Amino acid sequence: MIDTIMSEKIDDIDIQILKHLQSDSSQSLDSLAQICGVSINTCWRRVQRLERDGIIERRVALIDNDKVGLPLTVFVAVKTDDHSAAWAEKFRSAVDKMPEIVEFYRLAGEVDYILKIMVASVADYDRVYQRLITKVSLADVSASFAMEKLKFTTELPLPPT
Amino acid sequence: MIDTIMSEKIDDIDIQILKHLQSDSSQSLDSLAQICGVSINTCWRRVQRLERDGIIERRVALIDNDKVGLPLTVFVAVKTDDHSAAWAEKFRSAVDKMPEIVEFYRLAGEVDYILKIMVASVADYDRVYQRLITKVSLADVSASFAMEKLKFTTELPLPPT
DNA sequence: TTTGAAATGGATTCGGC
DNA sequence: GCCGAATCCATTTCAAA
Repeated sequence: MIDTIMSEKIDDIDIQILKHLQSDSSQSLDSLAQICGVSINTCWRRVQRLERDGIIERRVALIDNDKVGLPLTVFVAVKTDDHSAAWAEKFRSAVDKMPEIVEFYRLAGEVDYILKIMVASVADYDRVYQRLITKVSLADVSASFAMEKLKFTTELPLPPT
Repeated sequence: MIDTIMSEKIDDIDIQILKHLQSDSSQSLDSLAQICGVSINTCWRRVQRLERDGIIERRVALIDNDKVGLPLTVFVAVKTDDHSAAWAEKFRSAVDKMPEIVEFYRLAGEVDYILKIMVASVADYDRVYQRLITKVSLADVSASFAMEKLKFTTELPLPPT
């Protein structure tokens, strides 16, 4: 049982539903209900609630990046010397508008930010990089190119039920 | 138009379908077909083909990590002094079995590997770390804790059609 | 107030043009 | 690529606990 910020609780059945939907959201309510040992109706109501409460954020199709010509993943570590809120907001806004940047976190420690960028080629990465540094000034940028994707999942480590 | 490894081509209509499904896979075929300007039937057959060819890898529900008690994201940079294939396979296999490790890449350059780990707390991260280093020996491990998730998307930057 | 069985109506699937 | 029938499935309703 997970205790959320909201007054709502997530019980074991919810966790089972979430586990299955985060692994495969294309299965029918019917099979989901059977796996979770509840009626279709109960299952439907719980899924509705999980969606309404934003526990299920969205349902998406995951696309093979290699097959659509985006084989290169780059991790970019950024340090800044400008720690003002205005600069941070400018950076955030610039990144937001760049679809090649798929992940973006502010970190504690040595490195201030990390970006994950998906592109077609090193040349393509350079174009993204150039575009970014014209929008916002970065003190130090260090790119690491991924040679091999060994694991990628959107499935969160939910507790065993 | 994207030229894939396979003999199959992805045309502008496919790209439109992919764009919409990677943003929201819950919409009906009907609305998808209308947006893409094709008949339901054509749309359905294209989606089938995209799934059969593995361009659409899977359909999943994305879950709010904060709301299920997993607010902490940690990026871990790993260096190794053992560059044998056997060691690499042992590492890969260990990571594969740990659901808290949601992403894992081999990198070019200074750092050999990067891991993205999602956990409930710093103490929880430490348990994952301890478990990992008992399974495989790592020369140097450096963890960076995410203070703020500024952007996360599974949507790939597909070309404008 | 919650639950599940059954009905409805809409969406999906797939053969044939 | 399009039509349309058959099927499947999400959602609503309703009755019972």
